[in-house]
Amino acid sequence: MNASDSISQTRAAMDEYRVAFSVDCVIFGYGKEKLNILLVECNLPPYIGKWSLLGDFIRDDEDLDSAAHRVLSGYTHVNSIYLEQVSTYGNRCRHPLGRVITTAYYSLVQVTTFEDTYTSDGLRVKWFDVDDLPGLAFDHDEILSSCYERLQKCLRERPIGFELLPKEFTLSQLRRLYEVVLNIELDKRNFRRKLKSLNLLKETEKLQEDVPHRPAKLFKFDHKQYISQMSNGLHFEL
Amino acid sequence: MNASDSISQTRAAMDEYRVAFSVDCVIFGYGKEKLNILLVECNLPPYIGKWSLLGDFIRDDEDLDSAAHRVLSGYTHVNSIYLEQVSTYGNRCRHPLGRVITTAYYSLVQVTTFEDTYTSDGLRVKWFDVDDLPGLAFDHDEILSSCYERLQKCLRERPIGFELLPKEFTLSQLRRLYEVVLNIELDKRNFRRKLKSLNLLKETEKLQEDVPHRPAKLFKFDHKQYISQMSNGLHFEL
DNA sequence: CCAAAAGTGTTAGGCCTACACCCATGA
DNA sequence: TCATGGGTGTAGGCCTAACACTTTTGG
Repeated sequence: MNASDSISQTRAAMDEYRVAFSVDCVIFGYGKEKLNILLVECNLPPYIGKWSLLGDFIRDDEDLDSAAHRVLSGYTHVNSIYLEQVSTYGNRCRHPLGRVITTAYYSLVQVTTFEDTYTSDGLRVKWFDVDDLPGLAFDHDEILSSCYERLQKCLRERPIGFELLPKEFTLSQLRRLYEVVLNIELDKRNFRRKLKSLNLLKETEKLQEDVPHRPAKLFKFDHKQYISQMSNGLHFEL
Repeated sequence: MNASDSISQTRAAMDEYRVAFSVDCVIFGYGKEKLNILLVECNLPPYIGKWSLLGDFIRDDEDLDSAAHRVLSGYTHVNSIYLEQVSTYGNRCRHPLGRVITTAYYSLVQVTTFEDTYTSDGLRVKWFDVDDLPGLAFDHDEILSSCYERLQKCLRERPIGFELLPKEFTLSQLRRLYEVVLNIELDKRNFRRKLKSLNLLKETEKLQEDVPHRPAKLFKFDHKQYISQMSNGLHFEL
């Protein structure tokens, strides 16, 4: 087969096998010692009244990650966004209107207020406690749980917990985050020791304010340290 | 917005944003103490003469994993196939003929002979040593390296090494496989101890044959043990 | 002075690592 | 008998996990 044959054959296949393609975002926010997920009301039969992940079809002029960012920034107004691709779902029958293949991302956002809003189409957008989720539309239950598992795995393997907290935080807040997300208990002293030994935190001069007890020191994540340590082959753990 | 509006709006979007979609497989085979990868000659400009991963456009009637299996079984004749989705690539300009989004899988196959063959189109299909790869077409270099990294990670986290070996193997063969794939050295005694403590191997009565030294015992992977241990929350490591 | 969370060290056990010699077999 | 890889045990260090009391602040 020569090159021009192969071009036309490939063109034909590309035409024949086109599918709709979307990205879906599992958006995690942390607040009041709960892990929350942002969902949108679904009004496609047969899922009317169910909730679904935030997603959209990909546009011609954007890469996958850009599409995911677009979806995110369309619904959240946040300081920083951490995005990571998880997995792609394309079962023939996963969408009632025909074949749609979707790539799922999980994202971590720093939220201060968990207020419900609406999409431009008037659909409700609402934060749900991850431990108290409604049934979801499409195969979004499956997508959500693998994203949650992935989040838990990543949280153990690298320092992404900071992405869910304000820029400055106490060690107890961080530990609590780990406990909530991983659904485990952590020893206070061991956790402090561990984190200090990792050298990923910069101590600030500031203290917690307006707390009815001894105020804790505030820390920041030291991004430079992290980069240099990782490039030296170091390994984060728990 | 009511339901029928939303149906027609979604339909319109699905029509407007259709893309070509493919799966690509990074096929790993192990032999002669080398990790090998199966590649196919590419004859699409501007990549003529380069090599590329094996892949194909997805068909209407198949799920993603089925498509990957189809690609695999089209080019390999093997005992067992281990398939795992890795990541999805969809940059606008990754394909010269237009937008193609592709989901990458890595797969482990038990190969006995690494003979070169041809596709039905007459393109060469050839095994390459993973440490001595040619430059690849499209973004396949990037895909391949993330699949290789993923393989290394998975190999440390769960017992998949067996998938690359014959059903019965010696502990030294297994250790060598780990050394080659992970590009590290492992202590013979520590490795044996570790693997025995994991209780994932069934000792057979058989011994190696036709070796010019003391023959080693042959082991099999104990799949039942693995399932029951994992469901008890146990954890594989190295 | 009371409540509430911050902050702080030590010890025991398990796990990983490093290491060297004899054994069984085929040529 | 020689060459080749098979097979085996022990000791030290490191990391982890368990555990309780004093300190600081606000009310």
